[in-house]
Amino acid sequence: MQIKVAIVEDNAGLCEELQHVLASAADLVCVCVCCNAEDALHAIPKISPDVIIMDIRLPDASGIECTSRLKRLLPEAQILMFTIQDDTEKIVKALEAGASGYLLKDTAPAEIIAAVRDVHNHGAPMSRDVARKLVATFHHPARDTGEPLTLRESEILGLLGEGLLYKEIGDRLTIKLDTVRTHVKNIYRKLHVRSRTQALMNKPRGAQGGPPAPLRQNREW
Amino acid sequence: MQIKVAIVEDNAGLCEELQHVLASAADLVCVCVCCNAEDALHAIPKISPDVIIMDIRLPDASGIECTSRLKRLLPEAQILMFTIQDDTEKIVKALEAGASGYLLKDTAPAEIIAAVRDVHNHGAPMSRDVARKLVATFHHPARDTGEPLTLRESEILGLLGEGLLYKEIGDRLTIKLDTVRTHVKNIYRKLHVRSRTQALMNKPRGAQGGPPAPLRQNREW
DNA sequence: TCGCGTCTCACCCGTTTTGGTGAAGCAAAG
DNA sequence: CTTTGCTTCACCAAAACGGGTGAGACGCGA
Repeated sequence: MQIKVAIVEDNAGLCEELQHVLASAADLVCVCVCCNAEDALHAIPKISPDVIIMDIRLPDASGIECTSRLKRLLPEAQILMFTIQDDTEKIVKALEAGASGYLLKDTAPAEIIAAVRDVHNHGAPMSRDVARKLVATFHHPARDTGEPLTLRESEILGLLGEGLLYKEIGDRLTIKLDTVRTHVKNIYRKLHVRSRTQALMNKPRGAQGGPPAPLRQNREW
Repeated sequence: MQIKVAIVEDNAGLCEELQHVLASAADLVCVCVCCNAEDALHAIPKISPDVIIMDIRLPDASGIECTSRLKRLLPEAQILMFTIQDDTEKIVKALEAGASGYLLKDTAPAEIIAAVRDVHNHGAPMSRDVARKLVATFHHPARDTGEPLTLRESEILGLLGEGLLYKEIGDRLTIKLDTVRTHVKNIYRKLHVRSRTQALMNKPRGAQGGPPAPLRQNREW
C-alpha cells in the first residue's frame, strides 16, 4: 500500500520539485497539491492522505493555523512541516498545532523521502538544527537566584511540585513531618518565596509533574 | 583534537562495552568512567570532558539529578543520556536537567559514535522513539475528560498559578474572598484535585502567568 | 580536634487553604 | 414562565501551611 501524501506549498517551483521527489519513491504517491491554506482545508479532508507536507509561510493564512485545523479534521494524518523558518517559536507552535515532523528546506531529497516514511510510521523526523532548538526549549536559563539548594532540598522541592502533602513527602522519604517542614522553610528562604506555588514558579515550565529544581552543592562539587 | 568522553554507568558490562565502542573511533577518547553519581560529581569536573554519557538509573542517586549538577559545573559539556528508560517523564526531566541527547540502550555502536560526535557538535541526537515522545509532549493534551471550566474559573485558575493568595485574587477581580473560595472549590471538583498544586499540574504547559487558560464554554457561544 | 554544614526532630504561633452547606441575583434557554 | 447555569456571598469547621526558635547527630575538611 502506497503512502498517500498531500502537499501544501505556495512556491510553485518548490512544489514541483517536491512532487518530483515523491514520485521518485515507489511507495509514495502525491494525491493532492494545494498552494494556500483555504484550498488545503477544503480539499485535503476529502482525500484523507496519510501524510501532509506543509509549508509555514502561506499566502492566505499561516501554515500553523492550517496545521491545527487539518489535524482536528484528520487526527490520523501525520503532518510534516517543510519550511525555511527555523526559529524556535515557529517550531514549537507547529508542533503544538499537531505537526509531527519538521524539515528545513535545505533537506536532501533522499532525506525528505525518508522523513515521509518515518513520520507515516509514527516517527518524528526533524532537521538537525530543529532538534537542537527543540531540546533547547527544555533547558532552563540558568537562574542564579541566591543560595543553592542541598540535595535533600532539591528532592523535597521536586515532591512539592508533584502536589504531595508534607505528610506524604515525609512518608515517601521516611522522615518526620516536622523535618519536611524545616526543609521547606529553608527552601523558601533560599528562593525568596513564601509559598509552594511561588517556589515552583521559580522553576520549570509546566510544573507538570514538576521537574526537580536541582541546584548545585556549595562544596567543591 | 580528540573528543574527550566521560561515562557514568553502573552496569559494569555495559560500561566496558561502551568503552570498547568509543575506543573503536579514532576521534573519541574515554577519559573517565564512573559507576555512581557521587564519583561522577567528584571526578568529572576535574577532567572537563567534552561529552558525558550518562545512565539514568544509578545506584546512589538519579542520573537526572547528577546531570543537572554536572551541567551547572560544566556548562560547556554536552550530556548524552544513555538509558533503557524511555518514558516521557524521564525524557523531559533529563532534557530539563541539561541533557542534549537521549539514546536508548538498543542503539547500535555506529550510531552511538555518531551521536557522540553530533552532540559534541551541538546537535541533539536522540533515538526514534524518544523523538516521537518528545514531539508528543507538545501535542495538546487531549485534556482530561472532566467538566469544562467557566470563564471565571479559568481566570481564577490562572491567578492561582501566579501564586496569589485568595485575598489577592479577590482584590484583583474585585470580588469577596468567599467568592474566590467558591470558584476554587468548583475548580477542584471539576479537575478532581484537592490542592492548588495539583490543579496547576492539569493546566496547559508553559502557562506561567500567561493568559487565562483558554478552555471552552459549554454553551454554543 | 574543632568548626561548619547538613539532616534530623520538636514546639510555639498565626494564617491560609480546603470541605461542606446554603442561598440570592441574574441571564439565557426551553 | 420555569429551569438551568453562572456568579456572587455567607457561615462553620478541620486540615494544611508558613515562620520562628532551639537542638542533637553525623560527616567532612581545616
